[in-house]
Amino acid sequence: MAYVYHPPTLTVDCVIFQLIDNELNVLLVQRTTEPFKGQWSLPGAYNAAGSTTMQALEERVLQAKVGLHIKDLPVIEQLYAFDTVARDPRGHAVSITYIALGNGLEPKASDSTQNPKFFPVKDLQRLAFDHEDIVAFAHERLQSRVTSTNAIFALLPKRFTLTGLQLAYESILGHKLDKRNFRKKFLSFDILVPTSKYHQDGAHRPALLYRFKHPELHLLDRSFA
Amino acid sequence: MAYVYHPPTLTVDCVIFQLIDNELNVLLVQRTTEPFKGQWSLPGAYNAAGSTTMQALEERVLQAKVGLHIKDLPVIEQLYAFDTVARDPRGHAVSITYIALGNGLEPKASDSTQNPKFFPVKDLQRLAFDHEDIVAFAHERLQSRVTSTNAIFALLPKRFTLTGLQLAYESILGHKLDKRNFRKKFLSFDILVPTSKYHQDGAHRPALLYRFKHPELHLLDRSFA
DNA sequence: ACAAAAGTGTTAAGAATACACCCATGT
DNA sequence: ACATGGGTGTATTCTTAACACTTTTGT
Repeated sequence: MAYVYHPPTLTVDCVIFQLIDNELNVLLVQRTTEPFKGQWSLPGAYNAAGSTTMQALEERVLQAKVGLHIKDLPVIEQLYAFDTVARDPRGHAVSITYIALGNGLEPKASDSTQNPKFFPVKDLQRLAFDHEDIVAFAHERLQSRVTSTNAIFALLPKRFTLTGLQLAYESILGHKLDKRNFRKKFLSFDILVPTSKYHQDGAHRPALLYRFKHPELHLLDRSFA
Repeated sequence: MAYVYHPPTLTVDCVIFQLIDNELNVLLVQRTTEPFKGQWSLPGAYNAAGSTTMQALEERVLQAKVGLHIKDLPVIEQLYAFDTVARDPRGHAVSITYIALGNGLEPKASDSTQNPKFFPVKDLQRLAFDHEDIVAFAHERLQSRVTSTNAIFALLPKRFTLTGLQLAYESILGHKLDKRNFRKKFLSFDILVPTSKYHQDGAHRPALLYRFKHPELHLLDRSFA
């Protein structure tokens, strides 16, 4: 008996988070073909032999599907391999998923013109395939990352207020934080520097803008929130 | 131009940890075929379309390669997808890796008779493929798991001494811990119960044996060590 | 003057760290 | 009696948590 090895299909899907009005959003695209035609899904693509998942992510997902460049996403990391046999009705497809963080992203519909849009993570609609599970998994990973690392920098503009920072945390973690304790603790990490600029926004005292000393991913001294 | 999609090969490899004489060991098998014939590697197998990585792990890796059953491994979790194009000289192969914890395991050489043996993780020899990287990655994950969860239970026998528990942590974390602080803190989690038995081992006071209240994986109240 | 968000400090409880001696056993 | 590892407590420092008023601005 000749046994011929057939691997499953390999795909890459990406959960791209961004804050919009201090609320955590995720980038979705609308499917133009069956299955799940018309429904929203994570941007993704096939991964053919010869390219790494990271290459496929960069070229076939980010550039081709949503018109983004990898350098606009200061944090990208592999999330998990989803491999349930029935997750794609066309046949067994294993998806290697990534989580990416950015801010001020402007996704563009492109060749496969799929209408990319950000949607609030809270009260997310039903998604194609098992993509709701993937977003939920990514959200948990994000919560873990922003409490053990400075990953939040990737979701904020270069300069931001402490209140903006706190709102980012609150939106990701899903609960309120105490203003005085939050500021004291975050400043104690000594990873922010005050700029000399202020953010003025309405009939109240302007807020001092801060920036990250080292806007690259690293662990925090101790875990946060 | 007709584009035909060819996925890379998909494999599953497993990092199985066990303590031997209170030292962290990893299970390796000796390769019987090229490439890397004769060298040691992680137990692994191909994953064909139609089976999940977990099924492939259970049937084609654990049972077929090292004669273990999944129920002997109280903790198993997916680790990472290693996907460098050149990691397998035969061609692009993506490996979805798992980490598993057990104790008192007795791996058996089987059909592919590959001489499975445990080796200390410290000063590990060169391994086939990128398996050294995989073991290093798994070791880090293990360190993170034993500090944030009760996963250490899976590496210990049902009853164990507090010193044994401490030595397990020390071997995994790679540094010494203070005896009094260790005991105070670990007992404060309230996840151990003292048994009425003692472990006698040489010319000194016998040690009280403990067991875990709930030998299933869960988070600790706060992070450890 | 009022409304709105920015900014600020103290106290109390809990957790982490550092550290040294007595206990039970076998030989 | 001695050697060996088991077992225990306290004092100090650091971290966390709870909590309310003053400041600056625009209208």
